Amino acid sequence: MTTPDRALAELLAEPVLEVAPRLLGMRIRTELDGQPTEVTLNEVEAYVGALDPASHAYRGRTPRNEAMFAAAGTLYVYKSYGIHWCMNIVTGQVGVPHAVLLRGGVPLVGEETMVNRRGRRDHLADGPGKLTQALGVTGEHNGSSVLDGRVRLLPGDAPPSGTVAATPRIGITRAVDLPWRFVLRL
DNA sequence: ACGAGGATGCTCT
DNA sequence: GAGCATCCTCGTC
Repeated sequence: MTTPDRALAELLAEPVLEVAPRLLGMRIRTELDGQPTEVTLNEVEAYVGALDPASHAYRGRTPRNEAMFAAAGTLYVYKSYGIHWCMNIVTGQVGVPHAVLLRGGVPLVGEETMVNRRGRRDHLADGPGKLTQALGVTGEHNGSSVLDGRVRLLPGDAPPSGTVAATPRIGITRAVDLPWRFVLRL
């Protein structure tokens, strides 16, 4: 445990549609099995709880989405298609299940570890399942905090103006037109 | 570069 | 039992 970043904690408590684009350019760092790995986030999606038909929490609380109702900064990790782990950062207020799905990153530290975890040398973290696998994140980390855990969100430089694009979200079947995916194009 | 199709098993109805 | 916040391989262009 280290000292939580107060400014970061306050940012994460903001509304999810404001938080999501501001995560771009920040880093996710893990230290698991003695192997540090880190990526710069370049693709995220906002999920707006009860107001969002595409959200896992649209129909209320279930065993799976429990972590989404916890404090801002909590990790919500779920298994997608029975195969891949995907990770979200919970935002906003306790009891309101808003979260940002982390969909892609650029390797920064521990690239060889990522190669080993992924079983290939290319496409290490350019997708939600690939990102979690490269970082070694699993359901074991569901419910932990990115402010003080072994899976940590670190501040980065704010993206230059004009480099953040908002587009429809990927891989969903409901609310397909809402522009709640945010990508960093350099 | 892009798209179709299959693998795979958990979650909720 | 239906539906899925995905990934990989192999085909085409």
